Amino acid sequence: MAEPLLRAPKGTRDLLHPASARFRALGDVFARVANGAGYGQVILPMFEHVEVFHRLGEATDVVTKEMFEFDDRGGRRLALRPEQTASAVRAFVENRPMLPWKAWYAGPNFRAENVQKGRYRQFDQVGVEVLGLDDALIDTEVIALAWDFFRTLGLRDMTLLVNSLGDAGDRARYVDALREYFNSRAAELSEQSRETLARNPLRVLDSKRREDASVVAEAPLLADHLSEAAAEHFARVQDGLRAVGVPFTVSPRLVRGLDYYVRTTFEIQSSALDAAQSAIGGGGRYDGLVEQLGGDPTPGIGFALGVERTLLACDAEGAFTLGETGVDVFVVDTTGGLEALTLTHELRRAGVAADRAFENRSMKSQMKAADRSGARFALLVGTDERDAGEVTLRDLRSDTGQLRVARTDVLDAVKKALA
RNA sequence: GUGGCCGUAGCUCAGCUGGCAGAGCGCCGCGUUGUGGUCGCGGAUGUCGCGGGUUCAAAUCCCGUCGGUCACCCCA
Repeated sequence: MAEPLLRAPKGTRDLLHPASARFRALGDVFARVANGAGYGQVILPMFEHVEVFHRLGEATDVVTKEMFEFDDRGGRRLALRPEQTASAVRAFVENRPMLPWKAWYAGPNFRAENVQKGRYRQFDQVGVEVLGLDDALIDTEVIALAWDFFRTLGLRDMTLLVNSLGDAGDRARYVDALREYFNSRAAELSEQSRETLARNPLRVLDSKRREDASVVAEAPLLADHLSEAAAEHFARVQDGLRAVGVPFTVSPRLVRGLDYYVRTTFEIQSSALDAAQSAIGGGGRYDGLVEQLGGDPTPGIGFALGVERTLLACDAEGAFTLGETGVDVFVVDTTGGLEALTLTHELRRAGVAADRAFENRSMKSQMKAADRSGARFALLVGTDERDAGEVTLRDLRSDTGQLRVARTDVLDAVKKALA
């Protein structure tokens, strides 16, 4: 094969039709679900001042090694967004919308990491953010929204994991307890986990390495360090989930990688996915983030769903398949092409999706093109029709045959046939 | 950054104990000098990723390199 001179950069890919249509359709479904729940879209810049993302936590991988950074000509340090929560919060602080602010977003994010199945350097997320509500039942709403969206797509093979990291004080106390525990058994941990321990003891809980399993399994539980208020909040979230019929599993070791999470965290995994990356969505509370970005103390919660992974999960379950996406009418013209030109344009101007063949090919060839186009009807113009001032309307999707109509009645006939 | 596997037609891949570059699908044409979808017949398409080496001879063996993919870490 002649190697292409240029190819899409590592971790990026082209989506051609019909994959692109499916991608867009997923976004449309999400927009409908979110709009229908009272969320309004926020469209955010794809790059920000790096400081915006440093608030995600100086120790997180996303910030320390996965950001695409660059300087603009004015010497400002910028970064392609690795996620959109930080941008959304920045926009909230900057624009001061009315509370509560319920926003949804969709679009690409960028992380400079190595690729594997379900992980790309440019990847799309859809998500929501709610600023200004402390009510545990908004946690439930947000989680249920993600769940119901996946259900709407047709996904069934999913697991919802929920946990509470406690409030900021609980979290700090728990991290101390964890550090002490892991340090006491550091000799049993893998080398990588010992390094992680130095940076962030919480994330040692995430280790999937076999040699860490027993140490992790016996680690102190977050649940034992929750304040009364945090425990009550978490219980109410769970009551809410039961009330709306969203099945869940409490996962005491679900910590997630962004440092800003407090209290409720959750993750939705697809068990249909045969990849290492089975989390198709996740989110949680980030009550301190608005303040860190310069705003008044404001509670916040949200989620982000990975579009590529979701589509992968849909593939695995045979869900969210798209039907025919063809035009309504395909015009076949063996008299030179002028008739096809005028007919397609008349149809298009009347709102009928129409296409045609070029280069004056044989009728057989044009009919094959008509069939491939997915059109319901073919409009044929040969010398007979032209001389008679007529066209032939042929149904391509059933064997009801074809009929001749006067050239001047084409629009009416087509609209009637499509109705 | 590290490791496993893979690079052959537009796509999916066979060929790999060295000996004429193949199949299926797709595409084009014909059967039907005005009719697609089924069927039959015919046809076009290759820097065998790239560079070097071994050999009478390399898609096949060796070295290097680039790319892809999966995995670790972490995340959607």
